[in-house]
Amino acid sequence: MPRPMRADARRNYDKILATARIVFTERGTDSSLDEIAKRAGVGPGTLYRHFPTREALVDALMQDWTDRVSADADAAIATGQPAREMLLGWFEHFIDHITLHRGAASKICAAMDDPASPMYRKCRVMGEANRRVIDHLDVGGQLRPGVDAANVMRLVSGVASVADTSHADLDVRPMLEVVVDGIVRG
Amino acid sequence: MPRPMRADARRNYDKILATARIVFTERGTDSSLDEIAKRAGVGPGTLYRHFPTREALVDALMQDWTDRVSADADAAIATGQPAREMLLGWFEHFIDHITLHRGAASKICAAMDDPASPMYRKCRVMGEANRRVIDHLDVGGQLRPGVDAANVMRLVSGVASVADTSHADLDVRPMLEVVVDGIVRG
DNA sequence: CACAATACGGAGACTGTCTCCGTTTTAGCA
DNA sequence: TGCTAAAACGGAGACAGTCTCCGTATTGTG
Repeated sequence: MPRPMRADARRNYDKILATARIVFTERGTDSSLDEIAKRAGVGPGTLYRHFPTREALVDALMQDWTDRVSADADAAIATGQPAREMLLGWFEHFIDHITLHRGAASKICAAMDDPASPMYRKCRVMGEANRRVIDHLDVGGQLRPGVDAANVMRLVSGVASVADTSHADLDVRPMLEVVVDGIVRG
Repeated sequence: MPRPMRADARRNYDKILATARIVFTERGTDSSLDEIAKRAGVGPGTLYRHFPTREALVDALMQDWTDRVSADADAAIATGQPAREMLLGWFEHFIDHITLHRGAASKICAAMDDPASPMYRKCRVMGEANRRVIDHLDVGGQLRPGVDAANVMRLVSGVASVADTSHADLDVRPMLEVVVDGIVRG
């Protein structure tokens, strides 16, 4: 079991994370890491020791997203709405979360099928959340046969990615409606 | 009317483009531009004079993609297949083309709704091609009411982007099937 | 309070982007 | 053909971001 962090280490770790959250939200996940270090009041070396890559940093920030996404999935199921509404609501929440920082959605797309990525585990947690929703509707017989949760997840992440990348700020609703129509039993 | 390029300019322009095509295919659209210049046997200044940004270079390479995409759309229509097959075929061709260089798909997603992008016009050409296919099926009454060609385009580009980004090389077919089911009249 | 373990931080190596400007090439004209 | 203005070249180098190395500072434990 890993021994606890030294006090100064913990302090810097937290400070970096808090700063990164602000900067990434302001300017997207492509912001300069040295810049984040400077604004956090630490040297670049310190940042890189705690977070060897940009991915590792994004990953750490995503920690609470996964929790919220999981909760949203269960909340969606609890509503007991019919398939269409439940899915639309769930997908919209999911997209809201993963586009919290510009650029995050496409990183998630990349990590989803890459076990070597530090984000892989978090993607799995979100994937599990999605699976719960899909399975719930599936056993209720509300979905077309052969719908695969992993593919649904990819598809919705793709929509998120398009919305995030798009210069115009796009309404995802119409795209999600197509996806939902493709999933629920006609 | 613009006077013709000088012989040396034309020569270098072509050489850069040919080299970029090779390098982008080998290593994706993030390859170093100076590297491309070097391999093309020209100075960086020359590359940047012809193509002020990376986008401009990618855009120039896309020239023949748009032609092929257009032709594919018309070919798909000409098959006279039922909606499902026609769309699946068309979407797969489309994705094949826009993922020819790794990273291109997401650039296209970004350019699609950004009139300031140098790629915008090419995206419109591809968008028109897609619209022809969709309209053709729509007047034949084979689609759900309210299907919007622009959104279909975004959705399919999103699938392309996911496939392109994904570490594993993904089969796009299952995702496209969902999309198609969401579009054609149940 | 001493000292070993741990962490810090910033100088600087390295890589990629992009520009400026002295030099070379070209095309048109005598 | 030879001359010249205009056009294009190319590479040195300014700049920005990534990431590392190692001398210095901080921590917590015996």
